[in-house]
Amino acid sequence: MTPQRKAVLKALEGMAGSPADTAQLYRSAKRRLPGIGLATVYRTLELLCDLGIVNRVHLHEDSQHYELAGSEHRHHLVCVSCRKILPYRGCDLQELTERVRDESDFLVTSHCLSIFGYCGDCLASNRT
Amino acid sequence: MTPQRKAVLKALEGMAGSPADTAQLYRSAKRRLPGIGLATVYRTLELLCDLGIVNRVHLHEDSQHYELAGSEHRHHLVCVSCRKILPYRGCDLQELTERVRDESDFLVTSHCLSIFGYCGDCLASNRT
DNA sequence: TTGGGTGCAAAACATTTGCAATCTC
DNA sequence: GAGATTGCAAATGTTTTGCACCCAA
Repeated sequence: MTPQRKAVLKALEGMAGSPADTAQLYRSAKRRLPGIGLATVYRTLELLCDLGIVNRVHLHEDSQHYELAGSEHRHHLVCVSCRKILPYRGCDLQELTERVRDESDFLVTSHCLSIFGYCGDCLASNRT
Repeated sequence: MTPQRKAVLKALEGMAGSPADTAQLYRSAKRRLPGIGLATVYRTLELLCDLGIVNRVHLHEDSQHYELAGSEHRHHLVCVSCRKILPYRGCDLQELTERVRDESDFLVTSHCLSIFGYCGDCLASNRT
């Protein structure tokens, strides 16, 4: 555990549970440790993913997003208007795994669900 | 409708319903129309997506995948061992939209589900 | 001293864009 | 002939890699 890795972890913790991309995490880590290099941030994120401490979140944007791995299985609601990212917990992993096993000859190990649409704020401001 | 666009469409049709990435489609289109440029393939795919003729498929690999838009809403089972891609139809879009609306203040317009695991072939060959 | 970790710069990708030439209607 | 479309090359943006250097055990 080096100062660089601590800085990246702190950066992830500072994201208030929202997934952040590498540019955001690099900026945040640099604030804590000005000398840190971008390559180190990438290397650290990969390491943390391998260790299961961090999850890669696929939001279908140009760059990868990451978040601290919580105990809870969850996905994200992505607002196509303001780009806000909201957590979504209503996904039953067990049910999906069983359904796929029943319908196909396939053993599910993981899955990724991203939901796009309009968040409450954007819907409200659009009405006015 | 130019020869280039026809070549890209033919390439998509030749993929037997499986999503293909831009490199594959470029190679396939080039076989039909050797002079075609990579940029044209990208431009054509974007056009076809806008027209709703083609769907972008997010498989979380390094490059984007595309497939002809069928009438049916579907997702994909991605084998992490042999990279085979199988269609998966057991996703109830309506139910998901309603569930999210009930649980959060969010209007769903689209979503993307990718399921990772081991296909039947790989499971079988692993047993031997 | 030895191996892992780092910063930097360069490389490696996928994708987009500027632009002159070329088709299409 | 006007306007859209193309191929090429260059630019872009993200991520990875090569490598010399540094640090801690």
